Amino acid sequence: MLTNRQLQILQVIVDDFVMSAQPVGSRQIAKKEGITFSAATIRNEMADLEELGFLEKTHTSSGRVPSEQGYRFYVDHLLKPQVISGNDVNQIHSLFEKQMFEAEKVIRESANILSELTTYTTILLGPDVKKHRVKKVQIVPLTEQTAVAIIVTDNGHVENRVLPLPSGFSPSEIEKMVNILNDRLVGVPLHDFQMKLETEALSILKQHVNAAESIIQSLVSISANQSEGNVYYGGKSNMLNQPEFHDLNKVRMLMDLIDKKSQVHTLFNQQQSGIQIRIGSENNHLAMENCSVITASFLLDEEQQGAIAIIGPTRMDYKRVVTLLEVMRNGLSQAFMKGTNDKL
Amino acid sequence: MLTNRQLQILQVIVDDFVMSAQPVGSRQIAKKEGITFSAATIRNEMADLEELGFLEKTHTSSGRVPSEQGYRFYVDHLLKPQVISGNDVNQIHSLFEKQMFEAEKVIRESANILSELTTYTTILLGPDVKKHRVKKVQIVPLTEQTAVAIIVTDNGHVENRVLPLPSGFSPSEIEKMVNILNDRLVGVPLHDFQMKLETEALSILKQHVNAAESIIQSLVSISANQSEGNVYYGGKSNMLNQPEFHDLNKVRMLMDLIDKKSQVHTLFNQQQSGIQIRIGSENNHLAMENCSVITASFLLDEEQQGAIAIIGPTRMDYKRVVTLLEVMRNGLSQAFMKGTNDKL
DNA sequence: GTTAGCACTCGCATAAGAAGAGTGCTAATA
DNA sequence: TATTAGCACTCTTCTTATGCGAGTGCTAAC
Repeated sequence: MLTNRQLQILQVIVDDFVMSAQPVGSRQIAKKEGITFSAATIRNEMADLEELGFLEKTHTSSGRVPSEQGYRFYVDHLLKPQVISGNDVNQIHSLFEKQMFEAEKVIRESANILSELTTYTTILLGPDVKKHRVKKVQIVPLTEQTAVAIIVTDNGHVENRVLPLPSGFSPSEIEKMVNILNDRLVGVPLHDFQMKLETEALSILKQHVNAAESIIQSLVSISANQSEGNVYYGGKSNMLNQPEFHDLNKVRMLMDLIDKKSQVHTLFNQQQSGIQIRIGSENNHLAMENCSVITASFLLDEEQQGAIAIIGPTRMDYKRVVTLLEVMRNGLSQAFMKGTNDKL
Repeated sequence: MLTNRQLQILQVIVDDFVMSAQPVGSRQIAKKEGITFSAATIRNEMADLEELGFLEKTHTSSGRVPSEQGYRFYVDHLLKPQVISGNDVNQIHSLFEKQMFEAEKVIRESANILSELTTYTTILLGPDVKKHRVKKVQIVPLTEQTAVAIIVTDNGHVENRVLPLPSGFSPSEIEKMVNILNDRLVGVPLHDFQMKLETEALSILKQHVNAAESIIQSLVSISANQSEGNVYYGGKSNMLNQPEFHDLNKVRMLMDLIDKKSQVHTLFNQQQSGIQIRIGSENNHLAMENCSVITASFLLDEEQQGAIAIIGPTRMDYKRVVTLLEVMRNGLSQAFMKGTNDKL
């Protein structure tokens, strides 16, 4: 168990290092407000904290730097929510005051605001389209050979795709087909769409419509397709500002990582709700060795949630980010729950 | 007017520097195949070329480096289309062999392939949605208070937006409204949509439907909205590989520039068709001081064109990029023209 | 238990020297 | 006259040396 003095020193070191990115020395700590003991005492305590694994040295005679374990302890026990300047809170709130009917816009804006306020990179995961239910299926003919298939979901999301028409496929057949599809498939969640399509609709379609298979295939591909679309970024190049990213190789790895939407999902820990912090190697990714990720999930409606991730160096301003994230998370949850089903 | 020998030397210097990123010395040139004169002669010629503005030195006793004017002369007079390895051409062609019905996918893939083959960053400008014509307008009610408005264009592009319904707006009124809209607006290009909506449809709508204005507003905002959506990127982080981008500040400026879709349009010179090369300061942009941009436009249908831009350092492998771009441009033009109006 | 004092370590910045690449000029050569 | 060999000179880069300063760890005194 750490003594109060040790806690105090650890706190000062983390706070100072987060701001300055420089190892913190004993004299520097002694000068801090609230510190009543001398540099020599601090040196002793620091030696103990290092032995316990909370601090590290960059070289024999440098000041101390928090270790991963140090950050972990800090966020678990020393993190007191910061009082955020009214300006920043206002900036977030102003986002929700505008009456916005499109979730996508709100989310995109949120990512931008967060990255601006934190100076880190933000990734926002929108609602999982697969959970939306089919509201309406439409097929709009374009030419003799092609048409657009459109699936509207109950949240107002629209998926679409151009598909080839079998030759000689008539408008009346399209109409028949659309009617059957709407009869059978309205209300089905998208992740069951393919299955229901093949079990319930296919046989009936075959009875009434010629050459329906190719169109069915296209419909399936729509519903299979959109898992990747709901990722939004803010401040991608912000990380270039951080001194720890002077190594271009690391930057490249990171950029490649966050650009791959499939990889992005591994950053989130959707199971748990609330705010979560993963520090350095806890991310289980080489490119994230010196990064921390703070994630927060927010409710979109009864069954769905979105998620925010903020990616910065392990030397991240945790208290500021956590507080901002809390504000944003509440705002988003409220905004979406208020108008449940009015919005995407 | 430059002598043959000077031309030959300039060519060798550009080719060599493009590969090595190192200033080229006289001895190095003398060793090259096809060079029959001595290093001393080359030194004399280089001094002349420098005086003429085609070469530069990084310091008094370094080898020579092409100046912007040198690159300009090179691309204008010395650029002979390179024979590209069959593999690379195949990779491009294989893209068009797959039957793809969605322009967006083709374009996205093109950007990726180009950035891979060139190792530079690719930006692809898709068709200008504003020129598409309305094929069908639909309004799908979601709840009592909201609905999705959908505009399908003749190329299969779908724009959509959630809109609030005036209270007490009935399904039959929606139907009436949709019918009127389709009667009046089918065939109208999107950039005229707002105007036509207000001149032709509004008055009739007012006669038949109550409180149509708010819906009209939402429709207008759909058609006003999508100018930004048609930009695709490939290999964004490729530039981090170039030695000239060791300066993080430059990288940041560049990334910020190409991420802003509004700025991207200034990179293109849509007026002229064919392949264009802008070198360094010719781009009129501080962040692009050491970059060259090669753009090519391709035909999408009778009236529209898309554009490709490849962004790399001024020390770019012009001949390879130009050749690849030519292949890609032809492929794209062919792919789209073949199926004119079958595709987005 | 706390603190002052001091020797010691290490990183960093600056300087100095050596090596190497390349130039420009001069004088010799074809 | 055009070309080339030779050589002194310049400038970068790499290495090594040196001094400075920040910070530690230990000891002894308070």
